Amino acid sequence: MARQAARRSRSPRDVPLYEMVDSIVRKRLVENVYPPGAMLPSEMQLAKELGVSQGTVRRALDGLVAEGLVVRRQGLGTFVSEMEDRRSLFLFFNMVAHDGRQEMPAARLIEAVDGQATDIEARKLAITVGSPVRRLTRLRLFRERPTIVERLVVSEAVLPGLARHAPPPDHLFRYYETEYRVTVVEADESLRAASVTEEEADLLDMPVGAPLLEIDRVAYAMNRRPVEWRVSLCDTSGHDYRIDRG
Amino acid sequence: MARQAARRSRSPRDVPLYEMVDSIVRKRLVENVYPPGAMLPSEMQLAKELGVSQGTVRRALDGLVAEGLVVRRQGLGTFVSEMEDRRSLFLFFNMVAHDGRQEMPAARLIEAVDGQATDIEARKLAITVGSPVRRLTRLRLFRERPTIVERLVVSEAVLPGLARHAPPPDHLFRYYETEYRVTVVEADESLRAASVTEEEADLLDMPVGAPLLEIDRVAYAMNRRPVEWRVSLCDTSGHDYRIDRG
DNA sequence: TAGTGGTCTAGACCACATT
DNA sequence: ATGTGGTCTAGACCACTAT
Repeated sequence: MARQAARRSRSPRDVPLYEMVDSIVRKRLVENVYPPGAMLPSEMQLAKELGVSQGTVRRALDGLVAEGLVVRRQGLGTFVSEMEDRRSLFLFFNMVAHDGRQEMPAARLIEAVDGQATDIEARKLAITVGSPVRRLTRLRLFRERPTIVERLVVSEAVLPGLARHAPPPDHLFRYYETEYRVTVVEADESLRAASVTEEEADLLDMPVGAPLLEIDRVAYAMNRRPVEWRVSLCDTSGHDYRIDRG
Repeated sequence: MARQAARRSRSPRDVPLYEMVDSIVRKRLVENVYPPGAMLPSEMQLAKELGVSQGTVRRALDGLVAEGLVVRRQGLGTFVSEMEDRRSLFLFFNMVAHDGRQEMPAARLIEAVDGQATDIEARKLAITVGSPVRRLTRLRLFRERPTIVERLVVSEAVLPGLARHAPPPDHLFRYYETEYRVTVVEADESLRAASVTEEEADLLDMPVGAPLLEIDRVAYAMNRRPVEWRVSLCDTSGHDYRIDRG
């Protein structure tokens, strides 16, 4: 019966049912029909509503779980991920001390100014040149020791008035989610080597010319729209950038 | 029936059937019962042999597919991955030109010598201090331009006589697989910033003190044994190290 | 006890590739 | 025509969490 319904509603393209379920649920996540922290309908309820079997709903949810968009709690239900659920504090932060300790650095706001998107900012944020943006500079410290200079740019349209009246908290992604209902789910990073310039020398307490790790990162929301562009200049004399592949 | 058999053979630990299937197949992959390129028994055959349903075999294989250990080809069967299948040429190589092109660099062997494992080498390769090792130095070039100095250490016990009689091919992981039946499936990387020393200055045609990206990587075989320790010093003036997260 | 997710089965039909 | 993986169903039972 469900099979018949599915067949009737299928386009010649013939996309699997579980993908249809995936995109329906995904859409509701993006549109906050299911807001962060909320419980989704149970697998049986969703199956009934969408006219498919529980197994098919389950398969669709498996994908969303793998992406970290939702989490299952046995005996309780399936819930929309909040930032904490996604080990996201560390998902996007990979500096590990040489002794193996992984700790979150504090953030000190150095500067926050308005501006108009330059060519490269516009390209990174997928907005038009000249659009209003905000530019923040922050210094990050591990155990009081300045280690990273962080320059970030966001579009006023997406995150209006960011840090205009008060310094934002250390964990910006969580702040975006609770304050702006913008959930970062993905990021592309480019790493290069750079050298300390006069600008950063006193902030980081390093000599001009010393080597730095430069991390250029664009973060994306669930709908694949860019949320922020961030360039981090890291002193790696005490910390590594760690990646586990495979 | 299968259910009963499974129950009987279950320890109090009560591990799911699909995990048992996973480890059985994984074991056969490690032991080359199913060698690279070979076709696995069909899902139905495996199900019958192991006394579970096709769906359970399928679920186990899903995991191995996700890890890239095997690949499915519809209408043909399930096959043990060969290096090429795992997009592995790029899986472990992430230098992307600033214009976006991703190309494999050539490798030129500079030096290959015998030695005895130092403290740190022993720790990285999980062998005892003083064990015989081989140390290779290679220069990697993008379009004839020297870009990376690569120093790598392998245990003689794992990869005997590597590069003793002839320079190995550019893609070492593939070579390990075909020549030594050692398949690299995982790697841990640590990235830092460094500066060009006199040793690398002429190899890379860069001034002493210029910034370099240093990639410290241990590669592991299917059985989680370390295969090689490699430190790459990269000139990032023309290429970035790219990561896509999320 | 009731409701949730977690596992597993048996069987159906489809899409695909080879013979 | 045959055999493979790919999708989907319906229903069973288990483990967990709450009340």
